[in-house]
Amino acid sequence: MKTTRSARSPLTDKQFELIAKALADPRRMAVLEVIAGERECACTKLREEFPVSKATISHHIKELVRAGLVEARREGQYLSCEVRRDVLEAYTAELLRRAGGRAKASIV
Amino acid sequence: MKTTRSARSPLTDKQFELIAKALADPRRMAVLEVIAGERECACTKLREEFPVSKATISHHIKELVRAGLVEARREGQYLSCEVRRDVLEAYTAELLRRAGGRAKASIV
DNA sequence: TAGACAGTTCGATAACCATTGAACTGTGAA
DNA sequence: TTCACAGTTCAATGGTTATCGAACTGTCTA
Repeated sequence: MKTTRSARSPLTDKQFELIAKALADPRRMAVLEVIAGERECACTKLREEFPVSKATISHHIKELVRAGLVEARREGQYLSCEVRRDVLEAYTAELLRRAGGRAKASIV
Repeated sequence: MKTTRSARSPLTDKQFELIAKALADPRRMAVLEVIAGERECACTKLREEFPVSKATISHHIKELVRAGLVEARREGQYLSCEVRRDVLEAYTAELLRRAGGRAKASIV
């Protein structure tokens, strides 16, 4: 019997690692939370929320995008950010699969 | 109406942060995976799996315990480690709650 | 006792990374 | 054009942390 293959866990090892690292910084996590709470998110909006330079905000967004957690597209002179909920869910699923406990792949 | 309060998300902000950081290091994540896969886990066993010193293994386990992800107890001269599945699940639940998307606390 | 072994603690080192100001690119309005 | 503004890139800095060897503690056996 072939493994059921979670089916919605298309995360490479590299992406899994990038996501974990992206989530590890408290400020970046906070940025992610703001993005998740807003429909459209501009860097300027984020700068109002946090006492950091725009260079830092830009850096954090870049990392979130690199990890695949956030999708960003230019909207005129603004940047519109959105959380990739599917990726976030794939990460939690993979995390539980890897460290969740006894069940091994062979059991599936 | 009072918030439903997830009920199984007893994670403090500090613990949430500690867990995220604990999961961010690839080696430590790998250690966690081995612990999750074994019934009893000794440091010596872990040293066979990874090309690192015992000091490093000890350090990683300490961080995992500090984050609450692993419970360790001495068993004679050995250390027995076990994954706290409930904590891991609380973390993923909290992560999805914080960054999962549109739903805000007021909706609960 | 003493010796072997499991794990911890410590100090040092090196790598990583969050943060910044300054310079830059790109967009929209006058 | 020119200006203002949104965001990016860059090089430098400082703080955090993974890693190690060595010395230590604790446990079991002889």
